[in-house]
Amino acid sequence: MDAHYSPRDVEREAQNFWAKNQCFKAVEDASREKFYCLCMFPYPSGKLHMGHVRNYTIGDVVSRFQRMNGRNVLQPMGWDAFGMPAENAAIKNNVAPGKWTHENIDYMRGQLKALGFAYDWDREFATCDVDYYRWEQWFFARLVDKGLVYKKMSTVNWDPVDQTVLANEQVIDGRGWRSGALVERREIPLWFLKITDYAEELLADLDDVEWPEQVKTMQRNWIGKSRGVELTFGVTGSQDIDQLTVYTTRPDTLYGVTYLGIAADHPLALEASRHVEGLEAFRQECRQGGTSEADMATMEKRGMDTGFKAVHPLTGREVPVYVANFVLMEYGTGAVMAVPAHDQRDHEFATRYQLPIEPVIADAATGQTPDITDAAWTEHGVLINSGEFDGLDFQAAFDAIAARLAELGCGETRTNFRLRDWGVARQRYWGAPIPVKYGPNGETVPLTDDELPVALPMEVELDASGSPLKKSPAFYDLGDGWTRETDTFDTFMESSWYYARFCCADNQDAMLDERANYWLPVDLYIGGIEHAILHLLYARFFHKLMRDFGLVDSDEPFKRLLTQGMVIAETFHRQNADGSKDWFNPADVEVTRDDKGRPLSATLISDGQPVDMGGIEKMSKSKNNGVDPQSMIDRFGADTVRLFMMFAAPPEQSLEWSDTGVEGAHRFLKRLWRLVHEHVEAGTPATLDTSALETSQRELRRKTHETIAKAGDDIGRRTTFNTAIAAVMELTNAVGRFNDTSPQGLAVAREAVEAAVLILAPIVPHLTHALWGVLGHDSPVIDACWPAVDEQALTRDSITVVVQVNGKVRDKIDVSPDATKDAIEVQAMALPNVVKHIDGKTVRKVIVVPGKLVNIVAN
RNA sequence: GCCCGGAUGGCGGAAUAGGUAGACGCAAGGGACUUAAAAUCCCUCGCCCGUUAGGGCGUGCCGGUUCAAUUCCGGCUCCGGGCACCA
Repeated sequence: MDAHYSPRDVEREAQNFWAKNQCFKAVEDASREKFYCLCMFPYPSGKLHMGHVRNYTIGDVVSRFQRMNGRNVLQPMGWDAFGMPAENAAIKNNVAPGKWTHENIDYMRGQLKALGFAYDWDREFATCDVDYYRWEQWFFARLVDKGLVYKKMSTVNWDPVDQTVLANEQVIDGRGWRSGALVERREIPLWFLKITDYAEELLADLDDVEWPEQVKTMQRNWIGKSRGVELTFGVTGSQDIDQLTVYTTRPDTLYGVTYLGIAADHPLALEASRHVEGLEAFRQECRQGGTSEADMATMEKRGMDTGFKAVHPLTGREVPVYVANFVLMEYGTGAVMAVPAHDQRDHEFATRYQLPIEPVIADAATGQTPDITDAAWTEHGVLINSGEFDGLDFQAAFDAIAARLAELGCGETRTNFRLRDWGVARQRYWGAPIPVKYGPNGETVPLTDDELPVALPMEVELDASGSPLKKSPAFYDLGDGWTRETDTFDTFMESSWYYARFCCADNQDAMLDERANYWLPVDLYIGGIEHAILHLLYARFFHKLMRDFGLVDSDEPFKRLLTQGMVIAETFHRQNADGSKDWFNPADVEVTRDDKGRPLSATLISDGQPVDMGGIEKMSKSKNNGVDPQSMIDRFGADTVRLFMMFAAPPEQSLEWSDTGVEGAHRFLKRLWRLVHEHVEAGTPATLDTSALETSQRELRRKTHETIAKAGDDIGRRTTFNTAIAAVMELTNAVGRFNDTSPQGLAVAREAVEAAVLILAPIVPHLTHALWGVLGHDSPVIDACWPAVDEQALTRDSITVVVQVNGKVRDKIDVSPDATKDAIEVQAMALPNVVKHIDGKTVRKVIVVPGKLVNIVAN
């Protein structure tokens, strides 16, 4: 017997076998039920990190499990290859982004292969391949034809020193990350896709997908459908503007309006700046800082009076119009009505500028006017101080005030969405060129099919001052006064349809073909929770666009979604004299523990000096707490890494890396290896005769079939792989204790061992490939079926029932499965410890839950 | 700031539909084997009281519903994800 488990040999042999027999090549077959299992493809940043390993192991386990259950499985892999890190690496290391990206892809592909993932590599592509993004350009032209594309002014972060547009993550505390200059908000014309045309459908179809409820809730909130009223206020004092339009979901508070806010870039603000001293300077200040919603929401709310007055549409009252830094021209109407008594942001603003705060809603239950001295009262209630509308509740007031405004011709009920159109243009080099040209007379023309594709030039030099495309006449100058668009697509464009292209990646003549309709929708999509809104919403939108163009039949791209948690690890650091910190990798640190195993202190192995423990955080470069998957594969083998990843936590929770946990997983595999070999050496089992088993044999058989049933449910339905593995561990522990070498005993043990190997086959495919051969099978385990549950084996002779007195467990009894409630109750009441606890009390009630417990209520 | 989650022994986690809290694993302690070590195997292992039997407490905090709450409801605290140009 080969007593020694050598992962290196076992894994090489299994991988060679799969490659030689093309086991994972997916072929469309209408006669078979398909299963499309997809993991979010990686950005090729250099090497795999543990988050990737976790993500792809989950996908591989599900794929292999579905295959064992008879499905025709597609599991592809590719590369989300456009993006900013390639440009940053290019600037830092003076290497072309294309070269850098392709080298990373080659290395990471090797890592994925070493982990034994069952991918159909024939379908691999990178989104930076012209053969991929050419179809995106082609489809963009179709969208232009359908009127789903337009250009409008939009706000970007402008670095005045580097003279370039910055991404939100490149703005740190309002300053550019490289230059340190104060970032300005600047308006430039950008391309948009009309995702808002699909808002209603994107909202409604969430009901049809099997996604985690939290993700659906996040998307619903993001789309943000609201019913409100759009109304106009008159304006006095202005020469250019005679009214302001605002939208509100609280028309019931209309009588509480004490001022209006407008954006710094609003035409009325511009007019006011010509005669209000200091206003122009204030408008400039409003342009400082980042553009993100978090920036806008947390910044100090400031404003300045324009001197103009707005005329209340119902009361005729004049209220001041303020320029406010939190109102943006491009969202909504660029103006808001303010009700400081019933909106917290308005309350703070009014307090700061000593504007009136007038309550118009009272508590419906008490009729009390709320105390609004320190904070706004934002609940619904009944109207007060609202003229003829006094006494109405929210709904009645909403309808009555909306009707009155409509009657006066200055307002109407409207459904609004928080969702904004998708700005797809980026002022960057490393992306797909937007296929548009501009004429000498200001024409904007989408490129025709024979002008496509527009290939990105590969040999370029980058510096911090923006896209080289803008400096490359060879790229943009088309002659005769015509120029090409130099903006590129948002990389979310590529990740919005890659799942469909995997179905027919080799088609050179079309974006998609009929194979897409065989495989789509994706049956299970797996990726990080951080993509819950943007990527998943854009992909859903893009799918509907493709559907409406006849490219796919389905309404939704991803039927089921699994969102995995982060991989986290302990951090270690030393504080430098200047306050900065040096971070040390956990592999270089030794932790000492007290006698209960609690960590006491840590020292750096290289110098023996102490380091500080900084808590457990997401694995990252900045905290240097990443564990390199490659070193773990080299040390323990891919199966051990896969097993630990699946065992340490359920997929949706964060997973804490633990060196000793990995060793534990490795020990289990070694035990399993030995168990199988020892079992085979113990002798040849008889043919199983289920009618001739002894009690201990029947018990092991029951355990075997309970485990098959639980593991199948855990992997297939619940996707809690950790509990499936725990169940198999229980089974192998039971086999280890089962020292029965009789012919029937060996037959029962054989059934248990084979079940364990088959259940673990999706998780540790290399090891089980070898063990399946040891068990004497000629056909490989990759072609084996998931074991069947024998319902007969699950029956029990007796069931343990817990006996409680007043909810506290006092004893347990074994009863026959068909015992009556009365019989169980009688037996329970006679127990000495029960008698003791009800002594001197009156039994008020006895609850019998069959198969579970008896609770005797007495006092 | 807004939206969405999470919190259970020394640690990772289990308890799937309101019904035995702590499965499985790690760490720790004790023992066997060994010249020794490693490896492996066996035992103990939530906290407190008690020799045992048994008893009390216990699922982030405060309160509620229920015969029964880790699970349901209300209010907090802390930690994490997202916020439209990171992917």
